[in-house]
Amino acid sequence: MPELPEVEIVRRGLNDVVAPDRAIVSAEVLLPRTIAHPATAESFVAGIVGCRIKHWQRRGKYLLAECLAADGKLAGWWGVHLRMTGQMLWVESATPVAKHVRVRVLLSDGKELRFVDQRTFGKMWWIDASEEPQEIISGLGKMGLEPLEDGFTAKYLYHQLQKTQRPIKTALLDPAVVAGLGNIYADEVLFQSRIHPKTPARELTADRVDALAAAIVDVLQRAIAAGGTTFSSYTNVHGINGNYIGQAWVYGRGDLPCRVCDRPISKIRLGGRGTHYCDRCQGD
DNA sequence: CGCAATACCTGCGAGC
DNA sequence: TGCTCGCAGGTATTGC
Repeated sequence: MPELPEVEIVRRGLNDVVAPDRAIVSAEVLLPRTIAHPATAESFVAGIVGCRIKHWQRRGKYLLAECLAADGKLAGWWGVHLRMTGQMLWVESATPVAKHVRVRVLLSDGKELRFVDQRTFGKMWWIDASEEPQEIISGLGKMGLEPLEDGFTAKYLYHQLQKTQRPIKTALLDPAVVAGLGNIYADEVLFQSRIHPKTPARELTADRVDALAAAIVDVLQRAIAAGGTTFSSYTNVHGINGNYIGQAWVYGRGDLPCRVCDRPISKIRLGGRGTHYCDRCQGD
């Protein structure tokens, strides 16, 4: 479900609702394998209870809350990855506990951060202040640049793409190349930059990569502005859908007419992922 | 080493 | 109506 724009919307929503003067009074793990670290759900709960959340950060698709102890010092970080179907919801703690609720984190004012995850791929971490998040969460260590931050340039992207022969679609899904881009937006940025998804990454010319880098920034910014996609299980912290997918050029539009040239959109599998493109607008 | 395949799950829609 | 099959937004691991 969630890619960078959706996770960014969730991050902003979390920062709107959490306040450092609210302590975590209890936590309950309904599905223990959601907890990736420490080794047991009990130690996760022990770490997080008593903390106050200072603010939420995002790195790629990972969410990280900086958590303070009662004395105001850093206690550790609460890491969350929504994977395919995870949702972080801000609810009254009296709200009935539905079928797919995996973790509940109760705050001192009767509110609750509730992790709901149908497919159970989502993960959480408690990282003590004595540890480093990038060492505990392996995915953080090898992550490439954030596409919406200053260092992300066409030059950077070109350099990354020169390293591999993989199809450009596959390369774009590698977090070491671009942090946070997922299957929907990879298809969308390739359409917008008129690049065929099977093109070997290394063969893209510098000006094609210029167009690609610009499309990545443009598509992600516009998706955030639209509140993320409407796709199935994605919602913000209040359970509300976004609006971006209504504007998709190719994703989910297999056999439908291209919005530019009317030719039916092709759908293939590439690197095991559904891939959508227009073979007229994007060559073939 | 780079890369493809697979594993992790549940649910839904399509087709029979 | 009810079955089976294929597929779904991500990432870690395995093995070629």
